Amino acid sequence: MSVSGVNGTGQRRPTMKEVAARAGVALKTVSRVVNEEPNVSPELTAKVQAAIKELNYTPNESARMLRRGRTGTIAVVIRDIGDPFFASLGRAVELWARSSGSVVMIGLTDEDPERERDVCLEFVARRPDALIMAPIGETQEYLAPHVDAGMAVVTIDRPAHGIEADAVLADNAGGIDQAIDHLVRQGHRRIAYLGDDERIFTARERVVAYRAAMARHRIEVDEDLVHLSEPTTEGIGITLSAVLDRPDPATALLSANNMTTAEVLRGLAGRRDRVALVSFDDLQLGDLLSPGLTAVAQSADVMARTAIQLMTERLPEPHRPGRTVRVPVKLTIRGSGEIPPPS
Amino acid sequence: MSVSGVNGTGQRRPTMKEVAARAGVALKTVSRVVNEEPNVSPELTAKVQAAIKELNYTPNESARMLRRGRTGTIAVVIRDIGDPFFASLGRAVELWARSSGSVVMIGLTDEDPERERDVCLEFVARRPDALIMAPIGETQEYLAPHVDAGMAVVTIDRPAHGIEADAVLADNAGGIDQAIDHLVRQGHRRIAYLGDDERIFTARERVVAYRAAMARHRIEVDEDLVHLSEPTTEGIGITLSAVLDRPDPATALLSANNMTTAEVLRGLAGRRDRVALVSFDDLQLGDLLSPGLTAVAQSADVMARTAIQLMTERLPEPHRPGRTVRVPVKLTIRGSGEIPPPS
DNA sequence: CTGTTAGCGCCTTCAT
DNA sequence: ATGAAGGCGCTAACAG
Repeated sequence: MSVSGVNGTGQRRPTMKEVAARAGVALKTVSRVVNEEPNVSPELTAKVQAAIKELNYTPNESARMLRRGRTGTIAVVIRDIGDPFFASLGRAVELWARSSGSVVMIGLTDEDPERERDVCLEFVARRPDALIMAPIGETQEYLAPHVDAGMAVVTIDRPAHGIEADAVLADNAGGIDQAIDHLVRQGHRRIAYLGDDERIFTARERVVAYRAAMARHRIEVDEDLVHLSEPTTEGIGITLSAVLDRPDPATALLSANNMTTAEVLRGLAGRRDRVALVSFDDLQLGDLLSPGLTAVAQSADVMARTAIQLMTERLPEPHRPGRTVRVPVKLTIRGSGEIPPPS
Repeated sequence: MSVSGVNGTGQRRPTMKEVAARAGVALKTVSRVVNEEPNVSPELTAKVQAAIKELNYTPNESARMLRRGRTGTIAVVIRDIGDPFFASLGRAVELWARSSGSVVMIGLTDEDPERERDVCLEFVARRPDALIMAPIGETQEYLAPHVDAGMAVVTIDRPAHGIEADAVLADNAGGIDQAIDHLVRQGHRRIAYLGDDERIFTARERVVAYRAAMARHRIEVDEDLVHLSEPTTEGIGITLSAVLDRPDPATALLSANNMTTAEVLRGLAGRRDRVALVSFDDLQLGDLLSPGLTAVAQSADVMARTAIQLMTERLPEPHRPGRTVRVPVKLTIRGSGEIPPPS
């Protein structure tokens, strides 16, 4: 089976030097062949390639990185790989990486600033060419020396602080506007807002936009209908009963992120209210629910591609000023948001 | 803001040598402090730490890896990061990696053997300590030299070929048995089987188990009810009409993987059959559908933790024979599988 | 406890 | 077109 020593005992991997000896050429000639540099005669090329094959030689990237200074590595730091939004980002980055001969390191923060810092420091020790991240900590100042040294930083979903970086952000305000306009158009006025912890940038932008949109429609916000917290099954259950089990219950819910939406759906499944729901962020199977989920969808792919675009532009010019790109969002109507208020 | 040169122009990163000079000590002393080796006086430690801080020194992991031979890197090669099963795997590996000071590289194959090979070769050039993969290619022989050299390979979901590796597999036969038993118990006999491409190991195991289970119940398999193909929206639509639009339609569907199930649900949403459905693999929001999805759930977490366990055991002993662990699966009853056949 | 020397595997520079 | 020497940044193996 196995071409080499049939998984024998601990063989060392052959080095370029050994290949050179085997082929009867100088080290540098092997290097030339491996790197496909010009000016090697066909004969020597053949000899070297034969030796490479016989020895099962594979170049040691650590050594190459050390010598060249560039690593061909992209670091991605996100909350969670299971979130469809970040999964799309990861997929897009991986695709680009392979097409450019790079490799992707992934680190997860779980929205914990300390973990973000740990992961990032672990990563920068590996000298990635670029870092793509969804920051959660208050400052990313600790990355400054590496930005100075040429590492390209692009953030997605949220901006960075304390460093010069590009950012790709969703049009949070526009999305909330569309959602509120839609619900008001159906006749709703008691619209509850269920959002994430205000530590998170998007959560802050969205709740501000909610208040602004309500004001625009001259609807006074009932503070008892505004709930900002981490989306746990239990917490959302309590929140739902807070906004629905009261004399003047909310007639519509605006859920401001996908994890909250999933828990809201779980919570509503155990109740018999007929309440409208619009979600900021779509769910993977949102079209299969009944009613279908009316959602403001962010295009994760567009955002990911934008981030990669910014990164490739920044790579050759690492010290240019940071740019921010806002990506539009789109309201998708499927049923849950078109439930009218009880008349 | 920025502690360092305020994102000035392209500064080189300081090296250990420069730190040593600044602190007035030898290179090796800095190395000792950085690596928290014993036998450094508190005074020198303080001096060195001060110099590190002033210069914003961070160790260069490439150099360290080259010197030490170990890289503190785990490579993960899977079909798609967006698949909840593989997302769980990625999450578990990342968690372990951070706790052990390692870093995770992720590569995606999209079930393409060539991409698998490319990605793996790119990765092994980086000399990961371990490789965790869901193989798709016929052989992973090309990894043999690196396995010989001590790289620990653990596969998940499917076994490897041509190399010595550990494997974590789901109890595919047991899961199919449970599904068929359940459907037969409801009175179904015309049970269609919708599976994935037979290139995939699990697809093969599952269809074999389907035939065996049917035989056990003395039900002759109608070959027109067995469909194996890549799960595309269009393809599944055609398949559904093939098994349902006929004089003696299937009364139950066994969908043999999560992507197929998602497309089956989409397809059924556009039809008005009342057909039972059991899925091998659960969906993230399977509990929110109506009826809820009856599914044979693999525990991605258990499988991931098992893989990590095998990996950590293999790491110090890379040449031990490969082990295979089967992880049990569990039928979760939620409604879709309890629809009786038309009487 | 501290420092010196050598070399990990490769690429860059310069010679031939 | 080919090769020899030097060094990327760090740590292992020895001195002192």
